[in-house]
Amino acid sequence: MPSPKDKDKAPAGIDQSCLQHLLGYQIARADIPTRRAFAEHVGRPLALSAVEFSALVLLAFNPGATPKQLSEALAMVAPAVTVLLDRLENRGLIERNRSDSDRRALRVTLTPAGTELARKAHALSLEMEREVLQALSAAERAILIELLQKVARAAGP
Amino acid sequence: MPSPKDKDKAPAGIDQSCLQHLLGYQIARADIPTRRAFAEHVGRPLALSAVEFSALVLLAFNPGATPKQLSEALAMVAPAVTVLLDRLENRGLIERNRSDSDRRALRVTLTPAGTELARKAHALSLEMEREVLQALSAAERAILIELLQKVARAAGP
DNA sequence: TATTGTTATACTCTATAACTATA
DNA sequence: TATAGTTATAGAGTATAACAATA
Repeated sequence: MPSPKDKDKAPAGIDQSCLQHLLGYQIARADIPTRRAFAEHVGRPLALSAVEFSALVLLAFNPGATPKQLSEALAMVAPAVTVLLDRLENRGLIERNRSDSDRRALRVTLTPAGTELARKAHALSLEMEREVLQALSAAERAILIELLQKVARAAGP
Repeated sequence: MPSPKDKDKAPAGIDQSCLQHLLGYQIARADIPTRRAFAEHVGRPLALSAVEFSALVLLAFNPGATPKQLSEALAMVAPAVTVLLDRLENRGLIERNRSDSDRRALRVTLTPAGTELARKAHALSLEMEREVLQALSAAERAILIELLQKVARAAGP
């Protein structure tokens, strides 16, 4: 029986302390507002999914990267990279050209439109970070990033 | 032309430093080994997905929780909770009974088999944590958990 | 009218297998 | 024989809309 000043819209909410010691649970929880912030600040305005954003930025900093390299960097399987690049190519953001040194491989480069979009997206991502991380001090942000990297590397490769 | 001591299996790998300052990217990266560890230690042995595991543990600590409450705790939409509970009910792990105080609502409880599975799963999850977090000191683990909670709460509710 | 839960449906993401072309 | 990339397909996860029962 909630008092008048209670704001619980629902059956009050249940105890989640039994899961809070699990890193996977905390990561999944933190992922929700993070993805929402991305969608608001970058995804919706520029019509980009998270992986499309990452691919564009990676290509801006790594011109001529191969789909194989993107596959590893984005932790995606090869066929998924193909359809990702199909979408970006259809939007006129990238080009795929056969490599001269290895005729099996492709070299992916940004078009001028792709370069411009990558620049805008990168700028907006910095705004986004400020919002997501506003509750954290600069030192806390650095520690959080570093600890997540440690986890990723530990069981990672 | 890689030297004999080079271990790079692939086209050497591209520069990802352009993304490393983004929390969303680091979360996605850390999520990969974390989910793999869950699948190895808990998911495959007990035939449980991550949300099935979370639901079982939540119900073990919150007997009689409603699907609505689970929906909020698990950040899932109502129809997804229905199919999740369908699966658990078909496996004889839970029971759904109408609430006496509100005939619209259901009260979900674990069966003895569900209770036993939740116990096993919780125990295995502790082993899993040790592996995922082995690269971190106890203090670092506590800080990481706390910072992720801050992020989740900040933009969260 | 609003809320709880279900059904039906569609959409996205991702994974696998089979194929080609080069090496 | 192995590798880079593509195609086709199937599976899991998730979201929306329409509905029934109850408040």
